[in-house]
Amino acid sequence: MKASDKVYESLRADIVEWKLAPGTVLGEVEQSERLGVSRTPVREALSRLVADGLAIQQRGRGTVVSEVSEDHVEDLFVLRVALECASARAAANSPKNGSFAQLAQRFERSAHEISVPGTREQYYQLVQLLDDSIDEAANNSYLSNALRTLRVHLQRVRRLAKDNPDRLKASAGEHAAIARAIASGNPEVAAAATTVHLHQSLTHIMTHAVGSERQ
Amino acid sequence: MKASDKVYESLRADIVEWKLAPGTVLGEVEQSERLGVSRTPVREALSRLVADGLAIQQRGRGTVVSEVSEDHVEDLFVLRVALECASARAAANSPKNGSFAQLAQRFERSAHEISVPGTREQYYQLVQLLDDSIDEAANNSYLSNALRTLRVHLQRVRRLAKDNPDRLKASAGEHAAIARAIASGNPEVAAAATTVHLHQSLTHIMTHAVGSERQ
DNA sequence: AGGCACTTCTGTGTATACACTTGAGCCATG
DNA sequence: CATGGCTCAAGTGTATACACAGAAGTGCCT
Repeated sequence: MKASDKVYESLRADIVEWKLAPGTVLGEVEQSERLGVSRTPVREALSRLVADGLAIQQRGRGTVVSEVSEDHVEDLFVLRVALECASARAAANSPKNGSFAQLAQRFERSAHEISVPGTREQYYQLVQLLDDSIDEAANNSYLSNALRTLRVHLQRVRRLAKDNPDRLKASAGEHAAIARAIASGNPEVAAAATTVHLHQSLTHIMTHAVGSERQ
Repeated sequence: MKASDKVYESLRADIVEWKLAPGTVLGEVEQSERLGVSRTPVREALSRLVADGLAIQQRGRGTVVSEVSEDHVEDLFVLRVALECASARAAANSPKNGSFAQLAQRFERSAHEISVPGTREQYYQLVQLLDDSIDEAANNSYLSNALRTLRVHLQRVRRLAKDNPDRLKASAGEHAAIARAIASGNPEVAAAATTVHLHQSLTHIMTHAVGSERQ
């Protein structure tokens, strides 16, 4: 793996995990010394971060980690609803949507087990599996690319709100509804279920977020 | 302006104008000599092109201009419908949608003048003005970013189909409908008008495209 | 004569040196 | 005392040199 890739992965992970807080200045020399590589791969990594929207280049001061505000979260979810609904529609229209019935069952089962300790990480993996399955069934590289960069931002926002068991249980049910709609090949229901889920998710973030963020 | 920016703009323009055909290998040394700069800014420009999806990095052979096929066009329009509908909805909900009534009038007027020679360039500028106005009214940076990269690809695809006066006249009417819906503050109508326009646009491309592309 | 291996060459990945822009601090002047 | 200009420093932008990997061509062996 290239050094620039390692730098990019490292910085991106640190940003989405809030180890590098918004407003942090990412100096090229500073980061190259910290990560033990020269400035060139650091520059390339910073360019990619700027392209992703995780950092912005300020004149003279260098690149700084971009801010995350409540307004941004709402804007982010407008885009998310648009993209994930389109993706769900495409997946429901796809001929290879056979695995979604099983996914729906797994979500329904996990809705009952969600209160058991240690199952949370497992649940997040299940969510990612559904996302990946929708992506694959939708089979649209442009959509996938847009969703990929969107999800990077979502990872960062997710840290704003603490998940609680009740929300996770409801979330599992909503995901099951999405999977069922796709399995039955009904694009409108799939899009509607996605809209419902994302609306609930945004509401939860906006009511459980502000004030107590920033670990 | 930075040298890397100039290189990026130059290469992007050449790609969307089909001066650099899909499959063309963009060697770092070759481009640095052609454009009179060192490899470093060329590398940065190529990275940005890859991030935009206009080029892909192949093992050993370097970066090549990405392909454009019919399937890609359909996929592109799935994403376009999702993004532009979301944008139109947001613009219709925005309080500062005052300029759209005037824009609608200008589109209705241009529908009559479209057959006059020399007005085509003027019409395209009007379309861009509408796009920019929607962007500004929607006031969503995530949406704007996604649309910006999308439109780069659209510029390239547009060269696949030749516009004719009839299509442009119909297009002007559809754009007027979008502007009117936004001006009246009706998000659902705005989204529907956008969907109609994009469907017609895609149909036109798919029927007037294949075989006679590649200048 | 064909296939495999070795060598060479082209091109990318990384490091480093140098120039230029910009920002901040200090001094001088109004 | 405040404001404007100058100087110095820090950091980015660009160029170039070097190292390494992959591909192609050629020669040798079977």
